[in-house]
Amino acid sequence: MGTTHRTLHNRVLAVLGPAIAAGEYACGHAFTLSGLEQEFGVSRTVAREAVRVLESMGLVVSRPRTGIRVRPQRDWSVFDPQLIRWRLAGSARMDQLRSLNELRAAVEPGAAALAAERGPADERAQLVVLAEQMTLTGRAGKLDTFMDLDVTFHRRILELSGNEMLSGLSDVVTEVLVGRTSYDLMPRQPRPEALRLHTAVAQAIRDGLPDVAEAAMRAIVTEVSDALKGTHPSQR
Amino acid sequence: MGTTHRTLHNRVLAVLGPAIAAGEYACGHAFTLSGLEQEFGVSRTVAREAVRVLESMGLVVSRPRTGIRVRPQRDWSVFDPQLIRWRLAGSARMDQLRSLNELRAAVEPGAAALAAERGPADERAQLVVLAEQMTLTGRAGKLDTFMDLDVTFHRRILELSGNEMLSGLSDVVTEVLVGRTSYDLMPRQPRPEALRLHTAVAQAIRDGLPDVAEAAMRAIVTEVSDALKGTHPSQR
DNA sequence: CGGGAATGATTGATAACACTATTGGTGGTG
DNA sequence: CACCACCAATAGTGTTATCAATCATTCCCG
Repeated sequence: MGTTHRTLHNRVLAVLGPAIAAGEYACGHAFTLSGLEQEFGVSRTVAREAVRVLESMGLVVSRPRTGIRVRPQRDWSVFDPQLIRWRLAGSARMDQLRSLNELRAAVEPGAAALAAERGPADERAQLVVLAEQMTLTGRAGKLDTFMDLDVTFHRRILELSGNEMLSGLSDVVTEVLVGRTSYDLMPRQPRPEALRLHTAVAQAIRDGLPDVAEAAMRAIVTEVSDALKGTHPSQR
Repeated sequence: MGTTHRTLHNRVLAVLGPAIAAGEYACGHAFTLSGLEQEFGVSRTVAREAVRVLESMGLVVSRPRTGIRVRPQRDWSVFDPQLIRWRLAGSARMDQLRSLNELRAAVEPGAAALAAERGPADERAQLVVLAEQMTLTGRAGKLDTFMDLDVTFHRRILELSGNEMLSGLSDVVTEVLVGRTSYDLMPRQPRPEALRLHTAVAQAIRDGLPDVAEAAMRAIVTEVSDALKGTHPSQR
C-alpha cells in the first residue's frame, strides 16, 4: 500500500510531488533539470524520469529553453491516485477531503442503483450481513471496527456496480471514510438513523430495487454532507 | 488538443499505451527494455521514460530481473485522461464509452445539485439561455450545433459545481457525448422530453433549487441509459 | 529431498556528449 | 518609430557506455 517500490526517482517524486501539489510553487514557476539534479543530488536521468511522471499527471510541462513549468491546477489529473495521496498528505488535506467527499456523495447513489441492478445475487446478499454487523458494532460503540465495516460496505457496493470506473473510486471512498474519523468529523457513536439507512440500502440492493437503493444511499450521503455544511473551500 | 508535444518517448507511448490498453498483451506479459529499444529503435533512456509513465498509470510494473510486466486491469488508473483516450481510440472503445456513460449518469445529478447550491448567480442564469438555444437548434434539427451546445451545457454544470474533481470530469462527459453521436446512439432529432428536461435543469439551477435540479438531471441520464439498455459489457 | 548459496539476466543509476528547439535580443529596414 | 529577420545563448532531448543493485533460477550440499 506504500508508494511504488523504493527507487531513486520515486524518492524525488515523493518530495517534489507533494510540494507542487501543496501549491508551494506558484503556477508559472520554472524548474530546471540541473537545478533538480543539484537539489536532490541525483543524476540527470533520474531527475528526468521524475519530471516525466509529473508531466504525465499534468502537474508540469517541460519544454526546451523554458524549463519545467508548473501548470495551473485546472490541468492537473485530479483523479490520479498518487496526486490524491500527495494532497491528502499535505496542507491541502482538508480541501481534498471535502472534494472527495462531495464526489463520493454524487457517485454513490448511482453506484447503489447499478449494484442492485446487476450485482451477483450472492454478493448482494452479503451486504445485508455486513449491514447487520455494522449495526451491532455501532451500537456497541466499537468505532474502529465499525469504520472498517463501513469502508468495506461502501467498497463492496462500488465494486458490485460492475463499472470499472466506479469501482476505481473505492480507494477514494476509503480515504474519505478513514480521513473523516481521523479528523473527528464523525459522531462519537454512529447515529441510529444512519445504521437504519445502511440496512435499507443493503436490503434494497439484495432485493434488486435500484430506485430504493439509490434513494436510501442518497439519504446517507446527504446526512453526511449536512454534517460538514458551512465549510466550503475557498475558491482560490 | 493532440497529446503532449512531439517528443520521442511520447511517440513510443502513443504505440505502446494503446496496445496495452486494448489488451493486446495479456495480464502477466513481460517486456524487456532492450526489447523495446530494438522494437522502436530508440535509446535506453527514451524507452525507460516511456515505461516510467506507463508505470505511473498502473499499466505495468518494472522490476529487476523480471522485466516490465503488464498489471491486471483492476490496478489501472482508469481515470487517467491519457488512458481514457487510448481506450477510446482502440477496440475497447465501446466498453469504455459505456463505462464513461454510466459514470456520468451517476455523477451529473449530484453535480447539478451542487451547481444550484453554490454556482455564481450570473453563470447559473446563463444556463437557461443555453437551454433555450438547445431547444431551438434541436427543433430545427441542426444536430451538429445541438451537440456542441449539449456539451457546453453539461460541462458548465460540472464546472459550476465548484468541485475540482467533478469539473475534472468535464472532458469525460465531452467524450461521451461526442462519441455517442458518432456511434449513432442518438435519435435523429432530440426528443422533446429531453429538451424540456434540460430547460427544467437550467431553471432549477438558476433558481437555486438543488433537489429539483438533481431530479431533473436524473431524469435526463436515466432516459439515456434506458436507450442504451441491454448492452452490458462482458465481465472482465 | 529440502534449503540455501552461487549465478547471470535485467533493471537501476551515473556520466559525458551531441543535437535541437525555443526564445529573446539585435540590428537592419520600411 | 515600429516591425521583421536573423543570430546566439540556453535549456531540454536523445545517444552511448559503463557499472551497481536486485532477484528468479539453478544447482549443490547436507
